[in-house]
Amino acid sequence: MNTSLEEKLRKKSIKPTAMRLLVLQCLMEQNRALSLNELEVLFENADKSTIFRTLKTFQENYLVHRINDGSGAIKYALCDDDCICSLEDNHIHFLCTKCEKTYCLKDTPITTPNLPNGFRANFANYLIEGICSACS
Amino acid sequence: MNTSLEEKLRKKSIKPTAMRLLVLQCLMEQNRALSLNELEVLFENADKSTIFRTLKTFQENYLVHRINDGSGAIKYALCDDDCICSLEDNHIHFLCTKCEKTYCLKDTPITTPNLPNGFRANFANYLIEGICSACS
DNA sequence: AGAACTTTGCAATGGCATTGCACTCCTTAA
DNA sequence: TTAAGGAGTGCAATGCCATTGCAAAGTTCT
Ligand SMILES: [Mn+2]
Ligand SMILES: [Mn+2]
Ligand SMILES: [Zn+2]
Ligand SMILES: [Zn+2]
Repeated sequence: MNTSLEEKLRKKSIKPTAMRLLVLQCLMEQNRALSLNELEVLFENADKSTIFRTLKTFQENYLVHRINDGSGAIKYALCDDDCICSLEDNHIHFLCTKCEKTYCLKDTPITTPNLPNGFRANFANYLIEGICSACS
Repeated sequence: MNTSLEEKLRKKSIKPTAMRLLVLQCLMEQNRALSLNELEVLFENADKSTIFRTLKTFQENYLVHRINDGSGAIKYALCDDDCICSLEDNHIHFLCTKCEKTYCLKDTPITTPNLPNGFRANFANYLIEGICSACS
């Protein structure tokens, strides 16, 4: 059953370890962005730095992207299979101010505006705060 | 000459003190978003917490808005005269990854996208990273 | 001047990201 | 099979930034 998880890791050239499989599984199940702290709570037996390094490895191999939602803690969410975390892959994120959960709105692409003369865009972080459907 | 500065403070119901006038003047001259740390360096004789509280007072009275540009430190920039920091007042910010300076792109309004069912927006933080005109 | 309130300076705290070091575990080549 | 080398992990420490308690200094008002 975790064969599919292992596959997902291998496809991104990440050697599957117990910790990595657990973190990946968790991110897939939750289907939202999680902070290091949230993962730390879920895996009480694992060390924070191990989870941190797991996420770092995931980032470096485009398995997750980091999200700055202004909550104070960076959140991490799974990338699409073909993601290379370029400007084109950037999408809107939504932070619910009630439940504090952060979601990827991958169906809501970012429209990049015309910038003033001489400005060139390389990366976009578009965050919307509000109330999510579950909290409405 | 700082009469106009005092006026600006009074219009926002902020009592003008020496520190407040200096910070306001600095924000106006620089015409960009500044971090607490940057201000601390500019006013070496003033205490960090004093500047912090100055900015807090400015925020509470809609004289400045805080910007999360992912640099690790919050930046502060002057609001427009009639700003109440609502969703409508939100605008795009630009962080130059070369000079690390952050600018308000007030002429580039944020277009709020259609959100999934049940999601309601209250605040938007749209940051673009890239190279500014000065660094091109 | 004296009381009451505001502003400031100093020092401490707390949260989160990050890293050095040593130990354990796994892979591989002799 | 075994020893060496490399990868992964746990622990503890560090650094940076935001924030706050408390007392001193300054202001306002009577
Ligand atoms: Mn996302
Ligand atoms: Mn701005
Ligand atoms: Zn919610
Ligand atoms: Zn620049």
